[in-house]
Amino acid sequence: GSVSDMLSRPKPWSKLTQKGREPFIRMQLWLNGELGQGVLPVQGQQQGPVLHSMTSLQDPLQQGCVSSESTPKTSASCSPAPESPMSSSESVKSLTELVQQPCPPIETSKDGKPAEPSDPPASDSQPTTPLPLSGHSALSIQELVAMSPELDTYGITKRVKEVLTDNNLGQRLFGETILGLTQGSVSDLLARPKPWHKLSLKGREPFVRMQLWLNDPNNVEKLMDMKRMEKKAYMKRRHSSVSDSQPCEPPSAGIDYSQGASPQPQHQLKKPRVVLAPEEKEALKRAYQQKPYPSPKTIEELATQLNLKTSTVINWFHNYRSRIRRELFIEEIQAGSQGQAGASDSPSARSGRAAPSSEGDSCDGVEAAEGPGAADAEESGGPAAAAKSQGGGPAEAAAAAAPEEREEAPRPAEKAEPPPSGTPAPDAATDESRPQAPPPPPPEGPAEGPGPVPNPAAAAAAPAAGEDAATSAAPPGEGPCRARDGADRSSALPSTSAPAAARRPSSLQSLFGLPEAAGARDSRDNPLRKKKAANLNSIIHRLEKAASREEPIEWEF
DNA sequence: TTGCAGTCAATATC
DNA sequence: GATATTGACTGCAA
Repeated sequence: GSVSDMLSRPKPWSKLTQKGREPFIRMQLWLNGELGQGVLPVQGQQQGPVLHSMTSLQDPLQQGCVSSESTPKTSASCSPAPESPMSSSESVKSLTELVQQPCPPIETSKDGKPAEPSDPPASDSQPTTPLPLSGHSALSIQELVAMSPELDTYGITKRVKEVLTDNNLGQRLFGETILGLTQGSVSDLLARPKPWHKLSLKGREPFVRMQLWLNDPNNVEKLMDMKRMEKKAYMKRRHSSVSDSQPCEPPSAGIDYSQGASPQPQHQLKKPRVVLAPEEKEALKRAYQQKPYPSPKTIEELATQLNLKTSTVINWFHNYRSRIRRELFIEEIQAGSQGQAGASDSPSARSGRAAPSSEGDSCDGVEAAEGPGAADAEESGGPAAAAKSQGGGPAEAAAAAAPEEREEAPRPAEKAEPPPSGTPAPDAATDESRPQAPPPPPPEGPAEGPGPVPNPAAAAAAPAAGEDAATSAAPPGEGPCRARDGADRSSALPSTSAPAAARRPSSLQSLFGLPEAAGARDSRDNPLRKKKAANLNSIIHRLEKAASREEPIEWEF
């Protein structure tokens, strides 16, 4: 029944979960004659290229995986050709070739659906998108992403930044033209790239696009042209509007007030952007340090005390956790680039950035993140953290009240939160008992800590957090998440390298223009890594204790 | 439901 | 004017 269903209604690759992809990988292997009789352990291969789940077995021709030009070479998955099923390595090769040659835009198909040949090029269909990247066939970007070997996201962004600045090209232009992203996103991406292995398929897309762009010998010229055209258009518009003095917006022809779509654009229905006051942020950070995953009740209290909407508080926590995590990723990359450098070729490990300390980074999260964990500080003996925060506000007091928790919690970013104690009950109750994961340790030592910021808001927030902390002494209830995270971590932590990459045909690597210098990493930070490792061990140990669990947790680091 | 990844887009800052 | 920051939103997975 499952097979029937799968054959008749295959989901697009991008919509499949790892598990869901397994059957398709097996089928593809089977088609390629690479699957023996036994049950093939597909693990580890699930990161494989995008397979045209809908194609291979049924109607390859309708899969638009082959461009109208019918480029003979497309991914193996597309090759329905029973007679010539390309092996994955072959497909990779062809892919590479395609990628390397300047060509027509790669179609971007959201949903993993191949764009209809008839579909007009992104231009109008995709508001934000487009991408004029090179790619010979209509291979979807997703395919390229999936086929891509591990990319050195850091190196890529570094090179992109260089090219952009060297040629005086703006992020906005680059983002909108090449990546289909807005300026803000581009800025963020270039400044804080996540390591390849931490990215989802979607998240890898921009990096693949960047890599392809970098590989395009005419990349700069093309962008320059765009720039010129834009300028021209701008001048034209300006000119016409000036001469027409009377803005021609009434009819507002082309522009669709889509968003508001209100007949009266005047009425600004837009809600003003919320801007948190420094004190509010401070208070939230303190609360975060007490409890990175506040319960609804706590959130409610915080919102009340800070006079904010609960959704704002929730969003703030989400964003903060997420951004801190990213900061840590960078840190990880930097640290990792040294550690495993030699061993693995993980390009992502290679860091172009000599020693860009993440501290400098924007995310104030860093601050908090660094606070308690200071990883290394660590050991700095737990107390250190507590001591740090003894600035004085009530918040500090609260923090002091639950020093243990603060220190023992693993860095959220690392997702090293306490493992699920077997069965986490994600209910309110459990929530309260969630581990008070302390904010991630500050990479740079204890010096940090939430500075004492005596302010009403903070003071107000503190109590809630404190109370929460108090009630959350129980074992972690993060459950599944933790386990999962742990696992995730295991692969991530060691290094930013991905074994998968190693398995991939080297040709692909060259295709994507992977920097060969990957090996050149300095081991300057080894000590730091060691420290981190030690800290992690310590955290694990303490977590285990805290959770009063006898048995070793299933997660590993 | 909850948390997260990825983005957008308004603002702030340079 | 370009870039950085950040609150909010969407979609997805567990």
